[in-house]
Amino acid sequence: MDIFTALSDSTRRMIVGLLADADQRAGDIAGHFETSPPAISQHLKILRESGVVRVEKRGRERIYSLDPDGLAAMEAWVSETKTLWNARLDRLSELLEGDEK
Amino acid sequence: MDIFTALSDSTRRMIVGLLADADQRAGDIAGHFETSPPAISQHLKILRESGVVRVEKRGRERIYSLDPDGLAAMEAWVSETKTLWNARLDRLSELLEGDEK
DNA sequence: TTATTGATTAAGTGTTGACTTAATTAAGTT
DNA sequence: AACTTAATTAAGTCAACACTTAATCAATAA
Repeated sequence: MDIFTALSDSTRRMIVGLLADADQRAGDIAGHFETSPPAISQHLKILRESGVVRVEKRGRERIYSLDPDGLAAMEAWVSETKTLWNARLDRLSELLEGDEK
Repeated sequence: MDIFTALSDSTRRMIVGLLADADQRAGDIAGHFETSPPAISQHLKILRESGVVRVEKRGRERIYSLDPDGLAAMEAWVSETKTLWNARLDRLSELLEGDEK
């Protein structure tokens, strides 16, 4: 699953928000939501596989942490889109200047 | 449909890319894809309703253009997440400095 | 006015996604 | 060893999505 689809779910975005603030055990994460632990576990799997989140085993617990680089693809897309848009605006204003002369 | 869901579809992201470069008629947009015009029209509706794209009627044609402000919500979320993350790092390094003293 | 063109809406289909409960795996505890 | 705890995987259900073809709507052309 690509990162855009992974982050299209609001529960997963909230999980990312929690982990941006502090590492958490799987159960702690689940504790913030009303949905069942298995559902959260499935969300965590998706976030893991799309590179947004990492796990570390500690005994029988799993500590989840954010991998901020995982957001890079989304950030890059937004920024490329805006760059394209600005290039377009630049072309447009050059055209208008040419008109004035 | 929220903007994250709207942009989770790769066809819709490509449409946004096209419109970042130049305004286009609905039919021109559809011409860039192999899917049928109705399918593209449905994508355009979603992009319109999530505020990423605007339409202007011209005769029987509809000219689509990007509304770059429409990307703000996604951009803001990414940036807030990174801000949170950095605050966390700051707290952590303060803690370490405290240790050293 | 009839026909054509550009685009959307309607209706139906197959797929993907999120959730549930039950079962399983693995690590501590008694 | 038997039990408990933390978490995940399995299996099944229901809703949301993306697509298709057919039908409709609106504007121009014949």
